[in-house]
Parts: sequence; C-alpha cells; structure tokens
Amino acid sequence: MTDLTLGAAHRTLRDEVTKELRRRILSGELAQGTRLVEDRLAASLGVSRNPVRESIRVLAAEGFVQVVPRLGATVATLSTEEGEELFDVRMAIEGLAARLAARKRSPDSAARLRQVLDQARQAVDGGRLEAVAEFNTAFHLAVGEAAGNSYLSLMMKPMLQRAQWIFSQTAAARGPHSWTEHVSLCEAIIAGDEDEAQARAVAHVASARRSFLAAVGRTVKHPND
Amino acid sequence: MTDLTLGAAHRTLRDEVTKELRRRILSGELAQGTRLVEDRLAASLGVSRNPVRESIRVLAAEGFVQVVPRLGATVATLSTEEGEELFDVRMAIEGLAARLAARKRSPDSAARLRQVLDQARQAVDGGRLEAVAEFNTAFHLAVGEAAGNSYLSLMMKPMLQRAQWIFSQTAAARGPHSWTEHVSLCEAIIAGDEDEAQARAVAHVASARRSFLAAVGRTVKHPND
DNA sequence: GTTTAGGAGACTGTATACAAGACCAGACAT
DNA sequence: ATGTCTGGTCTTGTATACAGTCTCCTAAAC
Repeated sequence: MTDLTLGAAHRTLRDEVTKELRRRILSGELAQGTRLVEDRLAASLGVSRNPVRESIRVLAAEGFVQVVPRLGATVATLSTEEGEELFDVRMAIEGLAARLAARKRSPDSAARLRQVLDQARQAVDGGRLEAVAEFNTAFHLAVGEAAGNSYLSLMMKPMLQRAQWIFSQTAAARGPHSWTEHVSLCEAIIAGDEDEAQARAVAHVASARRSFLAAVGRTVKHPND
Repeated sequence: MTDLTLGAAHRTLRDEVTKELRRRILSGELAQGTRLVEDRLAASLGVSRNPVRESIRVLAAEGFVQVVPRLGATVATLSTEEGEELFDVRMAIEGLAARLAARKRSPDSAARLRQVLDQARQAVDGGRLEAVAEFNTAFHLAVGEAAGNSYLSLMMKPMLQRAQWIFSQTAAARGPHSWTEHVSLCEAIIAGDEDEAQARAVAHVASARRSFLAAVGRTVKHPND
C-alpha cells in the first residue's frame, strides 16, 4: 500500500519557483523595479512559462510584484514612505498577535517560541546574517501562530516577509537590542500577561521603525518625494 | 498623440475569471468545500484552463481557496471559530485605518466616504440586499484608502471581502444600526478626531461580531475588551 | 467477508504552440 | 527638426497537448 500519501508534501515546480523568486526579491538579487520577463525567468530556472506565470500572480497578491496587463510584471518598488507605513500596520497586527498569544498560551507554543529564539541566537553567534533575518521573521511568525488565529497567520506571513525585505533593502541591521526585545516579548507571552505582551510587541516594532529611519537617514538621499 | 494608452485598463480573461470566481464564492453560489475542477470551470466560463489556474492561485493567496498539490483546489471552509477570529483582526486593522484616516483627512477622501455612504443608503432604501453588502464593503475599504497607507489597503481588500463572505454564509444581515454606525464613523474621520474614529470603528466591528454570533446562535461572550 | 492487486478514468502539472498587443527604429512627409 | 507611419521584434495572453499521479472500481486471493 502507498505509505506517504499524506506526508508526501509534494513539490511542484510552481511552489519551487515561487519560493525562489521570493528569495531573489527578498535578498535584493532582483532589485526593485526589475522587469520580470516570463521567458527569461523560465529559462533561467529551467522550467516553462506556466509555473512562472502562476508564481508571479501569487507574488503580486502578496505585494512583492506589480503586474500591469499586457505590459508585464516588475518587482514592486518601495518608497521610504511606503516602508515607514508598514510599521503602522505591524504595530497593530503584531500587538494583536502578542496579546492573543499571551491569552492562548500553551506549552506547545512556548516550546516553539523558545526553539526559534534559540535558533536565532545560534545564528547571531555564528554571524550568519541572512539566517538571523530568517529566524527573526520566523519568530514573529511563531508569535502569530501562537495566537491561534488562522487568518491572522495568513496575513502576517507576507507582511513579515515584506518587513524583512525592507530591512534587507535599506541595510538596516538590527543590533543586539532586538534580541533582548524578543526575549522579553517571549517571556510576557509565556507568562500570559496580555497587556505586557502587546506593549512589548508594539515597542519592538517601534524600535525597528527607529532603526529603519536611522538607516534611511544615513544611506538614502531623497531624490523623489 | 496617442489617446488612451494609459487609461486603457485592459481586460484580461484572467482578471475576469478571478472576479467571477470570487463573486461565485462570496455569493455562496460555490459552497464551502466545493471542488474546483479546472476543466469544468474553464468550460463553464468558456475559457481555457490557464486563466482558471492563475485565478485559483490568486484566490488561494487571498484565503478563499485551499490548494493541495496534486489533489486540486476547493473553496475554503470557514468554521464558526474561524469566522469569529476574523473580527479580532478586523478590530485591530479597521481601528488603525480609522485612526489614520482621521489623521490624514482630506476633502477628497471625505467626498469619497460620503459618496459611498450615499450609494449604500440608496441601496438600503431600494431593498437591494446584495448591493448593500457591496457598498458596505466599499465603505470600509474607502476608510482604508483614506488612511493613505498602501499596504493597509492591500491587506484590507481581501479581509473585507472575507468578512462579506462570512455574513453572506451565515445569513447574518445587519440591521439599520449598521447604517448609523457608519455615519458616525464617517463624521469622526472627517472631523479629524483620531481617538473617536478608532473607537467608532472598533465598536462597529464589535457590533458586527455580535450580529454574527447571534446569527450563528451562540451566546455572546466577552473574551476581550 | 475482508483484503489486496490492478487497471481504467479523471484530474493536475508542465510544456509547447499560436495569436495579439506593445515597443522600437528607421523612413517619409511636413 | 518635428511628427507620424510602418515594419519588425519582443513579450504577454490564451489555447492545446502530453505526461504523471491520484481515485475508484473491480476482481481475485486468503
């Protein structure tokens, strides 16, 4: 009898392409505004145009790609203002996520949060910057998962990836304070203190916003407005 | 000189199919859990499978469709708990939207809000229930647009459509109090009173939650403020 | 009676083919 | 020089074709 029909987790080219394109965008390998020509992408990935097209639609729905009918798709552009705007949304969403996570605290989610924090710490110790960014996103997402709200999780995933994108684009690395903020947020959630958890989450995002603005002030000139 | 290269707003089958499938889902024409067979949909819409496939990916990203590789797509199912969970997210998001809209108030957005409210009122007077639902969603979306936050708008559109879906599924029609709540929220935004606007928005969503729970036939509890 | 092998049909995943729109460059007219 | 026509080319939109896999039904074996 077939043994793994459930656990198979089939790999489709479409999913692989989506992951790869998203990775290229988040890493900056595909710069903002880059034209996404289906033929070229398909050739460079060794697949046909169909999986590429479907991936582009998904990335467009997530906000990473802009599509204009008949004119093609480009990597979305992110003005400084749009980057800053995201932090407002994050404070609202992640504040809610932290509050709900504290309310619904469970041994499982606590273990999951600690696990991700530990992976992040190891990445920090190892100086693996790209892994740090990954686990940072994973931690915030784990908070969302701990909230036990499916639509919240659905929303948060692209939102957090977008935040990761913004940081990679602006070269705004977070310092060690980001780590301590994660720890205290994690503790508040595990302790079940809703108000404290929400406050920690909001403060953390506000702190990230300051890092972002500082980095923008350093590195970016303002040719447009 | 070329006359309309910009305003063309090209129609693609993909967009038409996406709109039509979303409409069928929101209207309940496609019930929860319905299998979405690409061949059949393509035939019923008079197109090939490709536009249908791309539409399904988009609807999946928006949360209306669940896709399992190699097994196909189905209309998402919405448990009572998941339906209720959405209201938590809405309170956070729409509260933020109302606050930002009040902060960024402008004659344009005020006119837009009043326009949608007027359309909604006409639909109410005419007893056009499906139009009422449409304009209700449009009003909430207009608040999001008035906030002047592009990512917030991007998030809110599927979220509000999902809310509309939930109401159509549970036959939880909102009474006239929904109308007066809209008006007072609109006024608070135009007046620029951030705290009042946010409070009105949160209260409105809370009111919607009560209608939902009443329709579902469960006792209203107050797990959160 | 229950279980298991196997095969037919159905459906998805992927590739290829064709049609139509958009861009670019050069020719031509004004 | 400016403008606009025209052909060629590139790219997207859509359709079709084929391969792989899943489901389900049937039948044989225990």
